[in-house]
Amino acid sequence: MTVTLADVAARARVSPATVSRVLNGNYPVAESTRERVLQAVADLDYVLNGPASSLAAATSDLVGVLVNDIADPFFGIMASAAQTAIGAGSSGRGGGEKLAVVCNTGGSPERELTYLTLLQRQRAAAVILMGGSLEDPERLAATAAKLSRLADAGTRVVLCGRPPVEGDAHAAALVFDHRTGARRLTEHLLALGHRRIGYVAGPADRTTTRHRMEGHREALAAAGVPEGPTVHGPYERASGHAAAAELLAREPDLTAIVASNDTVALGVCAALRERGLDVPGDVSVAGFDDLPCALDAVPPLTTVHLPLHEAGTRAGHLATDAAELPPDGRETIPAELVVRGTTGAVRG
Amino acid sequence: MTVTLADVAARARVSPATVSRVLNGNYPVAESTRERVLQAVADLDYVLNGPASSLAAATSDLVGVLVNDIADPFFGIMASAAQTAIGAGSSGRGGGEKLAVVCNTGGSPERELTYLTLLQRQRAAAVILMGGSLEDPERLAATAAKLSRLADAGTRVVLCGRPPVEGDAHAAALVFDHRTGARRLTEHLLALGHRRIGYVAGPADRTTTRHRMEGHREALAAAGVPEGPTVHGPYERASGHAAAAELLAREPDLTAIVASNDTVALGVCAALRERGLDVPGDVSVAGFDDLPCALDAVPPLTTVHLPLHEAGTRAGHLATDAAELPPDGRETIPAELVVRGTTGAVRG
DNA sequence: CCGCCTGTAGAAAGCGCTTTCTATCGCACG
DNA sequence: CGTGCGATAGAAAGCGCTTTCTACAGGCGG
Repeated sequence: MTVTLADVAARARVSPATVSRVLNGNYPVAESTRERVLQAVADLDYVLNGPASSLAAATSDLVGVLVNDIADPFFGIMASAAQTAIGAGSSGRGGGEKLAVVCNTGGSPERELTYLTLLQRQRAAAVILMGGSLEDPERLAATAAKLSRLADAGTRVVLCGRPPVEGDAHAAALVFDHRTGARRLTEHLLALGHRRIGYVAGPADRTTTRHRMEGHREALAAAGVPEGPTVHGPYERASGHAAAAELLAREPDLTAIVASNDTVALGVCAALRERGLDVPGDVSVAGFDDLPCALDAVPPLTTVHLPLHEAGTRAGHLATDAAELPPDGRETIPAELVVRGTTGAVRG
Repeated sequence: MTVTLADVAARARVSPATVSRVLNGNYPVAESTRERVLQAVADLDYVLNGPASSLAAATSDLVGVLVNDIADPFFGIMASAAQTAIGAGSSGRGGGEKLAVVCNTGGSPERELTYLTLLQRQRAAAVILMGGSLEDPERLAATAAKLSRLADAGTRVVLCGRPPVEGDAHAAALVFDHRTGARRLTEHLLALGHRRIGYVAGPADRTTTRHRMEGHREALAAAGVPEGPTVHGPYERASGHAAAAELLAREPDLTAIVASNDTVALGVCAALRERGLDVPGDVSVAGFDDLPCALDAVPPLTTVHLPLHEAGTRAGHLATDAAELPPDGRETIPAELVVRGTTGAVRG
């Protein structure tokens, strides 16, 4: 029924070994033989059996990309870049096509572990974990254990936007400098004269949330300005909408609101407008990430730019082969403040 | 080095066959034996070798989800729903965990074919193709041939939002009723008194673009209203922004613009506002898809709702096992007009 | 003119699992 | 008390490929 290597070999009148060598291109084969084999492959419409080949070679060409939320452009952009880099990066060797696949964890450590096991089963060539994680020590340890087992088995592990596992040099880590980005943003607001700043934080217990909040507090502390009200919530527009109401209820004369994310910031803007407040006239608003929607908003959103595309590409390259990291395995990715239309000076 | 089935068998003092049966749960094993085996698995931290098991069983638990653009929420939402449905749908059998992976084709038929081949190599359990395709007959034939080969090899093929391949019952097809949705939308505009309607179409040569345009024209023709100017462009905000300028240049007294997509519609709104035009006071704008951002806009966007989440879930179920389709393998998914704030009556 | 190296191809031993096909044990039944 | 069947477990034959290890040419230096 299905065409096998042996069938191709028979048709090309060579041994299976030779066909395998032609297909993998890692052993000298005479040009005439090669052509005969390739012709037979085409004639029979042969497709290599992946499991068989992975089994025999003890390697596979699967690369897993784990993201928290596939519907969120933050991850979509990084994943897409990584996938392209992985597909393109394979031009070196013969049939070195890698299959980059993205898996949606929904931010759940359980699903993350499940996917890691599934990828471990498949003897994946590499795994990229994108986005911050929960900070539960137990989960962290479980994930770290799993990752180190994967690394032991020869799977490359790349962390992109997730803090490196302490004392574990197995994985390459690309970390966003959330803290500095957040600090700059708050400094910007302070420079504009804001003193009562509300903060819409991301989901609680997440590394990203904590790092950004730390930067925010640093800036406040340095300026001797007391911290304003804070609300936690998911990275959704609705969450920002609700948070704005809550913040205003707690502190009616807020002059600025920092959001966990551009999407959330847009929700905040909408809520503010519904109450008749002008942005940035009455209240300044700022986001984070510099997602495409930040530019599309009216007025365009002041935010902190994260080079998502570049980070994804770099992660992809690290996952395949390309340039190695500095010996400690970490690389910091800068976050840059982008001032646009939603922040302005406090009204005299 | 690595732990194998045999190692587990030795530790549990049973045969490898028994371990395999415990793990797959498709053969009676005495409770005491089962426990012993499970204990050994846990002790040794054993992970099944996927390639080996796929090879021996001639099946795999990989499900491929091909999308045009992973960074576009349209696909993100469907893919995420499908992935959840696939992961959850496996509760029936024992270790029936399926690995749903999404592959980003970037709308390119070549990459699509490449991914299909890669999935064919892996002997994927199912493949879901999401989103419209190019209409080039040659590409279409190539894809159809590949799909039918996949189906022959036992891979389930599900088309979600892509027109079924003519005369090919291999694949289940979920088709969005773009045409009716588009017609309703234009009828709505006509009812509001609009007579000069600009149209920002999606990328040329795509099935989705054509179907929507056909619906638009049907409504126009039925009302005896001449077609307004049309511009093609990708599904990006910037594209809508540019298109609005182009449309207005061609026909300065347009009173309404229909966009290919909500993202594009938002770009159109921004461009209009920049020229000092009020939406919907001066010009009405409408989108398509009802993406989350449609609700977030100010005013909220009038659009055509597509049940993306439901469609993705259904596709996932079809890909695994669940309910069969009607015998012809097709199922139409309705598109429903949602009137919100960006469309209004023509100014007296 | 011979042995040896280089270039190329074949033989065959697995890779780690699934799955018939058998074998064994107990027990109910005639 | 012999027979047969149900419930379990083992033996062993692959699944289709990769990859040593071997084999056989020619061609060259000695």
